[in-house]
Amino acid sequence: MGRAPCCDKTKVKRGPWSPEEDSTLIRFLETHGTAGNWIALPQKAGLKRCGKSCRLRWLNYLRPNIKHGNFTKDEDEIICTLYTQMGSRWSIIASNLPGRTDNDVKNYWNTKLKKKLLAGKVIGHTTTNNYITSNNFLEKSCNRKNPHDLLDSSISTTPSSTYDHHHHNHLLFPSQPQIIFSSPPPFPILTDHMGYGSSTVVDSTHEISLMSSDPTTLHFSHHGHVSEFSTNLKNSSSSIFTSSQDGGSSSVSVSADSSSLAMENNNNINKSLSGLAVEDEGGILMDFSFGIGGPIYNEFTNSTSSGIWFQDQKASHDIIHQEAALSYCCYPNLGDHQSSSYADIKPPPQGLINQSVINQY
DNA sequence: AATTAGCCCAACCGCAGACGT
DNA sequence: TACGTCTGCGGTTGGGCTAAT
Repeated sequence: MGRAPCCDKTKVKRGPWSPEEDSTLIRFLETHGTAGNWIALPQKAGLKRCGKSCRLRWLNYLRPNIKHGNFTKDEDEIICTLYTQMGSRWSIIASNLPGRTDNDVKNYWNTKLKKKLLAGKVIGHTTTNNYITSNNFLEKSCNRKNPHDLLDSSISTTPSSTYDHHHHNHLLFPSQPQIIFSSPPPFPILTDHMGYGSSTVVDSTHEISLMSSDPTTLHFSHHGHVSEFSTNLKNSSSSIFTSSQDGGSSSVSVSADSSSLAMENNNNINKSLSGLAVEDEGGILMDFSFGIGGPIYNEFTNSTSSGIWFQDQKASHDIIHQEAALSYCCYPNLGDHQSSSYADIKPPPQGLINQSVINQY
């Protein structure tokens, strides 16, 4: 048996709100507030509406400082970035856009932004963390003043051929977004641009690789520098949670003896997840995706494959068996904590990375 | 001018978690 | 602890508008 309906639908008005209803609701809320009970509100206010309908009308349309229409380029990028990192968590995404409602953002994404994105006209980028636990995550992310900050705030959509010229890479998608660095990054980073878009690896020598995460083909230009990453998993047991591209979440646990990693993925699409996590004195570098390591069940080809393309170039023959490469990265220094906030994340000291050897999951 | 197709977005629906008793 | 109620959320729907034919 399902739950009881919140109101008798035959006795309440439905459909578009009239200006009179709007003003009645506004007047009532300005005088009385919700009194903590939306269900009882319409009766008190003299509205023939369901409480949920009143709440929605207020939150999405009538409440002060709501912005409608005309999303700015900045807003586009914020939405894309956060959608990449956490999927359709519209309320959280909207909380980073003053004046925007989750409904607005959702509609905008579904009707316009997704298409823009597919056309390569706008991009999002992930920074080096995935801790979307706070509503002001983005603000923190964008305002980092740490000298180890990696990304110049400028993100370009100029054709990648220019990029190729500067960085001697084989670029795969002419319309791929670019991340422009103001200075060589102090350590390798991995980013993922969009769900099934491409990933970029930048290493300490400022080499940049692009990896396609096209579900049907996978190409990439360069991957060797990842082997310079760090290594010893010294932590006692720790867990790290992050989001995955389709809105599910993933967790990574380091075993007590630091000898192994366990990865778990609860997203709706991908049946397995594997990846790489390394640690040095500065923190843990994690990169995990359902395209790294193996075995990987490929829903698109209905097959299982394995291969570790992060190991070194020797493994390159396995690459064609991999599917979407979704890379996430963060530098938390978790210690024994079971959870972390953004404040815990800090980049490892410069120089340490290069002394280490790869530890491959 | 009439019709059709597609788009946009406000509103609705139902689920899940929080909260109170 | 169990249960019922309320709220918040994400997915979906459908009416109105506009562009295309």
